[in-house]
Amino acid sequence: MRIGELAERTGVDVETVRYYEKLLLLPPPAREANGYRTYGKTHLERLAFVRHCRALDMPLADVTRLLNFVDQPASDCADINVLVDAQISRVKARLKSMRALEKQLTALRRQCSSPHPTQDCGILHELVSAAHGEACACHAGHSTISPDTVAELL
Amino acid sequence: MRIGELAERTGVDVETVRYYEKLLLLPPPAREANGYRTYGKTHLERLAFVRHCRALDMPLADVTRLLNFVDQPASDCADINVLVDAQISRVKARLKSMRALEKQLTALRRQCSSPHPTQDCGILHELVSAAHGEACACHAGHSTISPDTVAELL
DNA sequence: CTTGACTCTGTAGCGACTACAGGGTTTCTA
DNA sequence: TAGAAACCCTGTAGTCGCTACAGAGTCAAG
Repeated sequence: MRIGELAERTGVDVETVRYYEKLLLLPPPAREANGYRTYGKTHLERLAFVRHCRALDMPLADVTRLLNFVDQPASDCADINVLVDAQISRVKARLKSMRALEKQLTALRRQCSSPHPTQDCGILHELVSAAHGEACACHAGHSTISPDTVAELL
Repeated sequence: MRIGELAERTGVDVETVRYYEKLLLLPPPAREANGYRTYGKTHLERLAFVRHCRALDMPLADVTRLLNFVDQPASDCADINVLVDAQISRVKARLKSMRALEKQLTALRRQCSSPHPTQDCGILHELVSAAHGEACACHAGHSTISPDTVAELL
């Protein structure tokens, strides 16, 4: 099959397929006489594997490492667990800071309901007050928002 | 104050300060005879404002727009609400997909507890099975993980 | 025989930084 | 007072995972 069909069957953009090939995530395909790429079943599977990992938000570098494991069935899989665990803790950390973020934003949003002139806008006042080092509604509660959490967001 | 002090007092990297200046988020500072940047209180406040917005994960383009509001106190603030609401819905959407992601990853992780040879690793089996279009533990439950959610992650 | 869809290579852009390279200046210490 | 460390300057390139071209060639249908 050609690149367009491969792309469609995996739900991947054509450009992305070529991009993966450049990063060696996909082995170089055979070429037709006119230079068009030709793919087989193995490419289809490998690409689906990559997309599945990406759906789990794994970095492509990790996917590369996983593909190495796939290619070496006799090796020990302990490092796979390490890799997945790292991914899980990344996601957990991000989730924690996102939850804090949501609280901060909704607290901020409450500062202004109806349209005012900008100079009276509670939201802008809150944001500006931070510039003066004052307390602000969105970053007030230390129980919910630790400095670490904020640092994580940056 | 010089750039190093400004950076330290706001918790921003020196390079980031120069970067913000290039993007016109900070007005060009005065220069000493030797070319060193000199900052005053207004820069400090503006930079703190920017960082506060960034801590709320707002894109710099939105921060620019907010700064325009700050500079025009008489304008109407309705657009500020629109901007904050958009940010809130972005965060909510991301949060939703992150929660699904966490479930998927922990389901995946359960497939392998102790070290095996790679060919017997449950995790890798799960990931490979996706390549065959089969059901997999991590992306099984349609009640928790909609195609939309997965698409969001990509 | 033309139109449109597909393919090719190569490069540049996104966002928000971060990390140099290769210089000059200031400040601290011995 | 010399030299080292720490600061500052400009400019460019790298990060991540794509995405979007530009400019060209190829192919199938009407």
